Amino acid sequence: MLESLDVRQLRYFAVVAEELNLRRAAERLFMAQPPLSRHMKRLEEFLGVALFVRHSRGLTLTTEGERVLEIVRPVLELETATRERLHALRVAGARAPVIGLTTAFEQGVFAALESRLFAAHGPGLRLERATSPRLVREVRRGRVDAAFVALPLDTPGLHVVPLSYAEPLLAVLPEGWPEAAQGRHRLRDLSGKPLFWFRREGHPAFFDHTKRVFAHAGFAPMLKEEPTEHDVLLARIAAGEGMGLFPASFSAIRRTGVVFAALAEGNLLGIRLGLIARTDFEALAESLVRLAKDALTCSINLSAT
Amino acid sequence: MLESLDVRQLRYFAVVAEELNLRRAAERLFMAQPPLSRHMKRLEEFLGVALFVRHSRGLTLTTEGERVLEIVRPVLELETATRERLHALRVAGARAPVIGLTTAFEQGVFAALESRLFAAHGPGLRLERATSPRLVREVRRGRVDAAFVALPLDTPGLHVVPLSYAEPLLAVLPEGWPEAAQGRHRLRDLSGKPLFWFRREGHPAFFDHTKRVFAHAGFAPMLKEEPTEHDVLLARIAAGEGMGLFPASFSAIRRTGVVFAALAEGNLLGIRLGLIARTDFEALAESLVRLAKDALTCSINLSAT
DNA sequence: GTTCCGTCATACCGAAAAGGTATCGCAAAA
DNA sequence: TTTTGCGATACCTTTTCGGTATGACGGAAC
Repeated sequence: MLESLDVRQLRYFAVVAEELNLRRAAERLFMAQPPLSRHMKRLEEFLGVALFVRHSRGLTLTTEGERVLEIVRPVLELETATRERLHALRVAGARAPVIGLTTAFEQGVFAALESRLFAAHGPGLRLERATSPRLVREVRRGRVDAAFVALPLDTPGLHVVPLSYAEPLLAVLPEGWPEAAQGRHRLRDLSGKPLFWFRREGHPAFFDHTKRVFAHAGFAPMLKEEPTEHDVLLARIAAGEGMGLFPASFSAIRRTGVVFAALAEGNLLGIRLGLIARTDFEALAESLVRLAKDALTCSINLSAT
Repeated sequence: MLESLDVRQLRYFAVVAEELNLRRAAERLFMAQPPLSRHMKRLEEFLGVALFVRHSRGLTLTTEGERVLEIVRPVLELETATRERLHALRVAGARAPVIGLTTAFEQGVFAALESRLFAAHGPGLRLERATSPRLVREVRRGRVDAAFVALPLDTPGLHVVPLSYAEPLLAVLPEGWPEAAQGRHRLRDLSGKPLFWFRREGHPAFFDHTKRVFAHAGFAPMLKEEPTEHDVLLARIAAGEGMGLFPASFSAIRRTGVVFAALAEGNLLGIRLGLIARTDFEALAESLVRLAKDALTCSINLSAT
């Protein structure tokens, strides 16, 4: 099926033509390789000419491809310039920033930070709450100017500042389990138990991190799909369906039927707060880091609770 | 929620800024008013400035709006030019045309036409079968170069050639109904019967046309949602659930349990074949018209069968 | 002053497109 | 021959976009 010729695709083409390698181009465009492959194919279909010759190690431009590149380049340049001019106009409008807050921590953690944010930027400030990988995407697209996220996280192309605030993960066990009597566990002692855990898509970098920690600790849980809502998850744990791993701050939630227990691997299995921002928002980022350091002094040590 | 700033939206903005009236602008852009309203709102959100002042009769540009228009205009012009250059390149590539065929007629009608099309344009020719309103859209977007469609149809902005081939609609009745014994009916005699009929979205212009004819003929059917597949529809008619109205060519399909019957209103209630093409494809359109006249000599008279 | 009409905004829905993961086939490199 | 890196394909999920229906509002007409 042919299509409508979007400027975005022309931009993709320009990058591919520069890299002559789809995977690398996709990386530069912050996307996966297959969609880019498809875009190039469709562009070729639309134009009715082959733009590339594919060989098993990369691509080369055909003469038509070079011609198209020449035709296309000026628009892309002008479009970039225009985008910048509009962006400048936007900044000139003294727009209040949009700041993201990860939902990875219990939201009470941000209480002090939030009031300071509003004090510093006025009531026009917008807060966006979402998962960390999603905030990364929003910051890249410019929908959000800066965001507090949970590390570890994949953030190529963004300005990242790890902050000193961090939390270990705690085991959350059904009250009925014999293990719930103890206050502290090694992961391996919980091996084989059903564990509510998220799907890799939701947070690939952190997922891979935990997988390594699990493997190293000799922990082989029986994974169960984690519900998206915290309260639902806690309810199902209380029902005895399995255990969960929560950032320590969630222990502020006291729910009947569940027990929070520290883990010996707390120093490895934890999340750390970080600030991300587009590289052109360093000024904002710096001021936010200062604010955060002021507001979040009460770091929970990673190795104990 | 903010967003990513697409060139398309800038183009929409330019049109709105020119018309200073959302409904008219939407018409020029071949879209409905609400989506356009939303686009403008989002653009304003993204830029962080008000582009328009809304009053109850139309819009006026703010000074920021004028400024944005100035910034934006050059890109749009260059983009249009680039689009044309790429289009030219596409034409230079001697691409085989893509031709649409409406599914409103029984496909056997097009048998002779199809072989002539392939003879004229070679095996590279692509045929796209879809409903007529959908083909209109595809032609507008440039995915299809020209299309044979069923009239009446809304086709502003496109080159339209009504052809001499036309078909009345026939009533298709369950064999068990007493009316099935007669070979010809007035619509009003079938009033109150359940009729399988399509939803307005699928074909607004034709729907409105038939509504007028129905009203004029004193025909008030009990409408039932029509299944999308012809064979399914025939099966349900055969099951006695209701009747249908089919273009005459479908009577070539002999299905047990259903009876085709002519209608007195055949001269009003029918569809006519037409050719549509983008205005820059007139040459192709003319050659297609000649082909079609040659292939489709056997027109079925609208007033009898 | 009340009614009517045109305009833009909102709510909701379905279709289309874009991006992601998993996986394959292939050719060059080891 | 095996391995490795590449692009292509298949399939799924999420997002976006456009459409219809409908509401709120202000000027125009009576």
